[in-house]
Amino acid sequence: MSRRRVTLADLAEAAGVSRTTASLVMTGRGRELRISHDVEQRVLRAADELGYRPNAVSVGLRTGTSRTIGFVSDTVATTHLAGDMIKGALEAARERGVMLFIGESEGDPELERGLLHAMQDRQVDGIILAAMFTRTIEVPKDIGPAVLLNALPRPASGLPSIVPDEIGAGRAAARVLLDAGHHDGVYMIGAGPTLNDVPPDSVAAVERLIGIKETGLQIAGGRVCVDWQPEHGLTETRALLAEHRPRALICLNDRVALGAYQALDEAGLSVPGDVSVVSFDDHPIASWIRPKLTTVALPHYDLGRKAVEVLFAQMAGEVEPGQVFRVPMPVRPRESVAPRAG
Amino acid sequence: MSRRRVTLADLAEAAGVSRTTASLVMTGRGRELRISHDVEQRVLRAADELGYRPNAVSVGLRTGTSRTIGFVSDTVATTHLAGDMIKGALEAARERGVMLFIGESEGDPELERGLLHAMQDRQVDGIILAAMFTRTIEVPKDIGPAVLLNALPRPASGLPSIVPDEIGAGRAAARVLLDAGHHDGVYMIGAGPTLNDVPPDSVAAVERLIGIKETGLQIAGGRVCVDWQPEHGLTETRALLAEHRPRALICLNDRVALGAYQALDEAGLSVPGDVSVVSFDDHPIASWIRPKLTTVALPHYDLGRKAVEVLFAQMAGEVEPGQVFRVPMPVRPRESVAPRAG
DNA sequence: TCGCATCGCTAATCCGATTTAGCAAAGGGA
DNA sequence: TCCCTTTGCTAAATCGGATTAGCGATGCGA
Repeated sequence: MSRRRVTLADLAEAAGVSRTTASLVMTGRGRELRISHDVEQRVLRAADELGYRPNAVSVGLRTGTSRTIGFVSDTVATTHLAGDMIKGALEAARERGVMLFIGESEGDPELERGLLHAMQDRQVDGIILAAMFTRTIEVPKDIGPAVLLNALPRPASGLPSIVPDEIGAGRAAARVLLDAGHHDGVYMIGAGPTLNDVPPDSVAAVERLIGIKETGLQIAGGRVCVDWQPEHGLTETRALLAEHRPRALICLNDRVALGAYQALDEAGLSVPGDVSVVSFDDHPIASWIRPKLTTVALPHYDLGRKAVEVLFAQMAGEVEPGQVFRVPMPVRPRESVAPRAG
Repeated sequence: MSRRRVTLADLAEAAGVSRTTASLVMTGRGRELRISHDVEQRVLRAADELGYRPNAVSVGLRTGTSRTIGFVSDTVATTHLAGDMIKGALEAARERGVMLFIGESEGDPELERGLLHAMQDRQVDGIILAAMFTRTIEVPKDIGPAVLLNALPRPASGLPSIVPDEIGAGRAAARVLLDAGHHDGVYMIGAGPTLNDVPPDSVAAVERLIGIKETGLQIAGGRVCVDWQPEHGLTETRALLAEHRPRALICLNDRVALGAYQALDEAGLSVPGDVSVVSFDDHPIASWIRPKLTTVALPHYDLGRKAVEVLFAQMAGEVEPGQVFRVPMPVRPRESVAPRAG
């Protein structure tokens, strides 16, 4: 069925030259090493006719490079939140003729070590270490060229990081409300009102809060959720409504916002007529629920793409040790915010 | 910083044996080729001390195998629907000590060819060709060992396929309603009521309909959606409610069901009090919306896992040409179905 | 005509493993 | 004592390219 692959030796024979010459021509070093135009054309034509493609494994063995990078995550690879992250990385990689290995450590250091080894054994040119939600991670020793995606090194490791600009996102969310005239009656669901009221390890919660406070927006109160799931959004919003009558809600993500919608609906409050809602992430449901949710998007695609770009820049020595790249989080204005009445 | 990798030559020298002997011991063929127990232990100990790990690239060149498989999809890799598919494949691969390349063709045959070449150049042991939604695909020539995931070959190519058991799913959905006493007043949203009323190329729609009809459940009517998105579910359900008063709805997927929920809510109808709803996919939103949606799950994780298993079985010659593996779709009973009143 | 530089190409080595063929020493039988 | 096995290990070839060093032929100046 499928014949043996065409090797450099086959090509050389077909073109009537040595393997050296064939290799020189195919790697574009023909000119440099004085191969005549005539011979060069002969080799090129033969390569075309035979459909010659160099064996990447062999090239890898000889050159020590593999045009392959590894994408290792705790569990991001399979989370819908992050499909786009992989897509961004994939496209940036393809533009450079590079393939992507993926692996999931599931937060298990032992598994992570195994994955990194498996990748290093295959001579990957670099590694992207990704986290599902923005947090600090311990960087394994001897990892080689690598970047941290959606994560910061603990302790400082010299590796560059790519993270969403959560502080900017906090500012943007607050401004959406301020611009609509909401200067009071603003409550938070998921974290806040102070910097201490956050789920453990959540960089996003802290930085979003910082950004919000930077605008001077007064937060009337808030409810922490241990986990940012719809059910917690529902119960915490219920609890909030039992005591207060908010005019606007900042939800720490769209799933929490979905729960908040349900609680507001139960209470007979309409969005955005009675209560405006802004959120974070731009999860697909944000545009599925009614009214459509105004939210500050996590730039998954851009994060993935940036990770590959920084990885290559780093290998080219163009990145300062420990440099942190913050990717902007754009507002998606939709239907859940209305001007403050009265 | 990071010292040069330990090679077989280093190991051999440290153990005071030849490279041949070291290799023999490390590949477990020491006994077979009469290496003494004493020498074997010496090599093993040295390997442990030096932290020797064979260079996979070199092994690949010599043996022609790479312990790597490729996962090429049209766009599945980055769709939340399919994160679990990759996860299943990833875990099954890891159990076999195999790494996964991923790539997306975005439905572009040219891109697909490029990806397949890039993978073949890297000597992948096999390839999984995946589709985002179940459909028939044209199989590239000379693809080598491969399986089709969530897709059927067109024309017959001899490659094995792994697909969800959509017919069984249709039966299961219908039985859920029948068991609750719904023998009439059942309408469909997304496709139906006849086998001709389906979105183009949708294998899932046709097979789900077949399964439903097999149970003898009478379908009173249906509305086709060009695309199974919430907005279409909303508008088509609105249109249905303008003319009929359903007692139960079969939605062709959960996103459509979300739209149906919204339309029912608008019309002042409660789920499941007035109208029972069953659906397909078990998208995360199914358990986020209230009442929680009873749905027949797409077994993404199992599909991914099965693909790897079948790929290896095929390479071992244990699969018949063109064999189709149907993965069961389990019902997730939740809160959206109530017994038929009256 | 001789010597040297340039031109155009190739032989040989290397990357790091696996694998085949075979060698030297020890053991056993006649 | 001699020959034949068996034991225990290793030299060398191989995978498919990239790369270094260098060889023969030609051209040029003196």
